[in-house]
Amino acid sequence: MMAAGESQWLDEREQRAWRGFLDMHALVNRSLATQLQRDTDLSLADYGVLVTLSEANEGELRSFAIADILQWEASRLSHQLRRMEARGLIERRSCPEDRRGVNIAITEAGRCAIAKAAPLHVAEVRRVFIDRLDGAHLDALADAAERVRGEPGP
Amino acid sequence: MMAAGESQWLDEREQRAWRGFLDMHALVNRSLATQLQRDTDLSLADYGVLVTLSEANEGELRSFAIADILQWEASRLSHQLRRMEARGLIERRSCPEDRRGVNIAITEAGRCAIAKAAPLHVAEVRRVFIDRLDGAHLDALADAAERVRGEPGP
DNA sequence: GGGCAGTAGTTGATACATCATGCAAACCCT
DNA sequence: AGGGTTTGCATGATGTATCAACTACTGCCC
Repeated sequence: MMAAGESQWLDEREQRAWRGFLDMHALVNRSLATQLQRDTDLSLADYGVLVTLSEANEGELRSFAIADILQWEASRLSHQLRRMEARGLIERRSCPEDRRGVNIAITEAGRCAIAKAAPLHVAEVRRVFIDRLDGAHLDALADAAERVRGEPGP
Repeated sequence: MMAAGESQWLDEREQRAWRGFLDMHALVNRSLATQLQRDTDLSLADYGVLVTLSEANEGELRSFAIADILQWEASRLSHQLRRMEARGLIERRSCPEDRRGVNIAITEAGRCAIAKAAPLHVAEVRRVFIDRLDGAHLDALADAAERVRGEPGP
């Protein structure tokens, strides 16, 4: 037995929203990953890093700056960069201002890969997500995201 | 240059919805995983399998049935079940009806773990997601999910 | 300028996800 | 009944994510 107003599980409406949200993300994410892997040779993680770098000045950023933008942990980024460097997509350069740091630079191969991948990726985002929703959905989603991201709970 | 109506990238509104959706999921997912790991000894994957099993008749299901419900690949499930069996959360039983198959049964330890985890998990779902949204958001999300999950594009 | 807390980044261990492949039982077809 | 196909699941390799521990340098305070 429980007091009115609190509830142990989710009601019908909440359940639909919650499960729907999870399923939607799983499906969309899977579609995007599959498309990238099929049409290019990048993972979603690779894609995120390359986009971030290619939008930066000179295609070069400090490691922690990438982590901030992508909201990744330093460790995750470091592992990812190691693999990407091994594939020639980025390179590490020494950082004169702070000798602990590294500058991460996109390579020519990296620019080429992202230039080829971006339009296909965006098209897939439209196909599986944007094009299936109307303006009201988009705004509701953006608004919901803002609230969820808002100040942490008490 | 591009024709009217098509666009190479996302406009402001689309961008907000899309980035918001991704960020929201990343944040929520992270919160839930952290909470589970802190308060119990289960991952989200463990949790999903155990909930599925505990809702089944006799706490026992064929492997492919679990994969269907969770929308997982057979291989992913097999690996997951191996780890869970090693920890005593589930057990594999031979399947009389089809000797290729296995029945997956939740163990006493598994029932205990999920009974302890579920209320905490649901509370966290409320805290980081449900409670931050109003009814209109929930319905919009459920509706959006339904559309996205709808018949695959042409 | 010596000590030391904090910061930038790396590494190794472990868990998780995906792919390609393998194998045995079941099914189907004639 | 025999031979090919499909199904149910397992395995190994690789890529990815997280945590804890580590190194190296910075900045600060005295």
